[in-house]
Amino acid sequence: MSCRRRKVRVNTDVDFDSEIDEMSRSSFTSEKPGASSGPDASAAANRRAVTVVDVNIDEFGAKDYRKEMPLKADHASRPLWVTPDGHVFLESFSPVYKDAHDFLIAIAEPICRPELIHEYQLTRYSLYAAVSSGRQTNDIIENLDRLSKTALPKEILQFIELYTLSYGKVKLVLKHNRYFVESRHSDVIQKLLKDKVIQECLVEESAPVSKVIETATKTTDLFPMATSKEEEKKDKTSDESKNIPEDIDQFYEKLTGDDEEEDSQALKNLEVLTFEVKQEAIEVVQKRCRELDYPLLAEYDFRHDTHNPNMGIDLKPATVLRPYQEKSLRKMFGNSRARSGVIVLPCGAGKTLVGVTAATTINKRCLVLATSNVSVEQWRSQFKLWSTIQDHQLVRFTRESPDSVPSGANRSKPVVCISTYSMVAYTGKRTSDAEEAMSYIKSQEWGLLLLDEVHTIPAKMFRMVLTIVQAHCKLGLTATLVREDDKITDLNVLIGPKIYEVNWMELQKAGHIAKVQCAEVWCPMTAEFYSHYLRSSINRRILLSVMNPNKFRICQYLINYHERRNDKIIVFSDNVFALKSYAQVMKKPYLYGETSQDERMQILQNFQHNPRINTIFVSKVADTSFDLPEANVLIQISAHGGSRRQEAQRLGRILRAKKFSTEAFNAYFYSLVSQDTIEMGYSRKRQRFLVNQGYAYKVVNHIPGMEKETLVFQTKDEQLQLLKRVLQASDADSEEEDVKEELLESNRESMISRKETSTASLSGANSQATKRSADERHPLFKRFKK
DNA sequence: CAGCCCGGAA
DNA sequence: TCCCTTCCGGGCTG
Repeated sequence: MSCRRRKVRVNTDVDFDSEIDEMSRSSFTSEKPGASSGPDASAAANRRAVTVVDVNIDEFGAKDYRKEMPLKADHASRPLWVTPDGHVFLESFSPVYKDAHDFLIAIAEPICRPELIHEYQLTRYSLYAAVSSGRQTNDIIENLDRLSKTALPKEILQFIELYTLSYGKVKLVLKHNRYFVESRHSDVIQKLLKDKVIQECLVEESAPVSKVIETATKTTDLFPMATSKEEEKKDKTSDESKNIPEDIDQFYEKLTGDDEEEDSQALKNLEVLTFEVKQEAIEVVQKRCRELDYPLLAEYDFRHDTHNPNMGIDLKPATVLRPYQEKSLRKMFGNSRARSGVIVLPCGAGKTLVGVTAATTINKRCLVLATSNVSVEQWRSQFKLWSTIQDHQLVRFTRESPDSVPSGANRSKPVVCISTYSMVAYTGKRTSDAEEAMSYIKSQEWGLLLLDEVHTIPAKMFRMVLTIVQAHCKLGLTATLVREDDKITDLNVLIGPKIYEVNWMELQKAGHIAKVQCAEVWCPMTAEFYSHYLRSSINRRILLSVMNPNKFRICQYLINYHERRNDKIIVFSDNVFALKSYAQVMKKPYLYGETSQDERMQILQNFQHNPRINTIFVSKVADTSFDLPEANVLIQISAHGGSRRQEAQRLGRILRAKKFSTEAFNAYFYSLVSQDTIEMGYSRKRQRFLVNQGYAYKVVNHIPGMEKETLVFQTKDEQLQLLKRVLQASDADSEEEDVKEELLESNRESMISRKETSTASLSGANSQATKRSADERHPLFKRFKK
């Protein structure tokens, strides 16, 4: 079938618009998609300039731009395609890849980065971030044009101009304890000053416009380059550079240079126009400026902040940053001020060190918010490990560790305070100590608010912390900037633009994180399980898929295989019933939410140090809430639906594996999926994030050598017994009698297998048998209690 | 909007 | 001191 020639409306704004709508849906702002009024209306109308373009579309919907976008004569040596709808494709094998990549990552959103062709997209936020880090409309267009294989589509030129002209031009700066709206563009300042809402927020005594001359310190003073530019150049002039078009070659300097030289010469000569706004009206001003399409960038001129005392801590001399850590920080402190935003680094890539360095650089009081207690402890130890901080300067605000907050005369002494989101956002009654601590946190002007796992911030209670805490600069850290709802773009408004992002594959290539082989292992359902599966309700289907005897067998085979290789294995199961069943059958220690702190420690200690304990089973508690010892094999038997974040975070658990290996991979991630069940769909969905990062999942549907091993559930009888147990466990409609019996039976069983587990795992790896009372109930049966 | 499981606070 | 219970919230699904 040949391509049909169709006249289609290539609306350059299709993607951009849907993205704008996504933004407006955010429940945080009261802006509604259709409720544009005043200045908004005309701006919106401008945006919808639809152009009609002839383009070939094949039967799969792929667009053929050959006719509309002729290639440049020397296209082969240019690495980019830019399509009218804002997608940018980059050849990763190009000799100028590195520069093109650095440039693209600054102006566009990475979508998908497999081995050869990387896809990016220009969005309003990516351009907003680009401008905010000092790039200008002309720079962006010129560079993009130089790197592109074709002339830039005019839609793209319009789009870039539209968003770079209005975004990132106005800053909110806290200077000498007063808030200023600041811009180098007088027309913008004038426009804002004419707005009625903003007029209300002005500080009356001050003249509406005052002029300030800027003296910017060079960023390179803060974070000297690890490799000098000369060396970098040398690298490039090797091998393939003959093929590079002259204009790109000449532009090297600029491409690599403008990261550091934020303020171009033209801008430096412009005076900075400012007006002061009332502190209590900050939020109103921010909201209004957003409505006027001039969102405020929050910047903190910490070097000239005399009101808040310095902490006087520094990094230890021995602390060395990795190149990408330095780079992310250089972006954050680009113009010798602290810029608010989000830094995205893969798990195990040293996010904490970036946070600690940011804190020591700003050197003012710093509030760190993490997701759990364990995380709080980690931050504390990392602060002590890398910085010269004293014990008394480090305050924890959690239930377990009630370090007293500074009081009285000490109240003004700057400290690093570490707490959790839920602690700060908690709305219920508190103990008097906690009340005291909260009033301290509320009363302080924090120099830096460090938000660990910042992707959780859009949750409706967690985002409250941003209004509770007064902070001059907000830095969000995360490995997985994804959510399954549509609130991830809220971060642009709540925190700031994405400052820097590192590709997982790049770090893997550089040897900073383990090389992981990902496999999706297909486990055929047994006939009996599948026939019940087909007749069951959704909840039971999930359980049947997880408890599939073939999955048991494959799991056991993999465990045996890797234990023989002296690997350390973590098995994840979201479903607690399955978790227990598997662990008990395989006689391995297991750990989940109800496991007490002591037992957790014991199990983890054993896993780490006891050579006999090489496999542990964990539930989703292990996703975030504690530090797992190093492991290099991960087996996933059940997961939380289609959560991309969970999949990525779990993979992160084995990225620290440093075990020497001459093989291509030094870590293994198996996801066991029951064939032809709902697990297949979820699995596909879960993998999207990692696949976009460049990971390739190998589908395995037959494991050679499995027949030779003696594995569990070999006979039909055993399988039917398992089936019976599963059916009982998931039977919510059974009669009272049945339930009671089932409870009794389950208790008996669990006690027996407990005993086996504890004797099997020697040295007390599993002390649950002694600690739990006999009438423990499986959570599945909780609903029958009363 | 409820259901599930988990974590945190009291 | 440790444990248990209650409540609330996040994240994801259907």
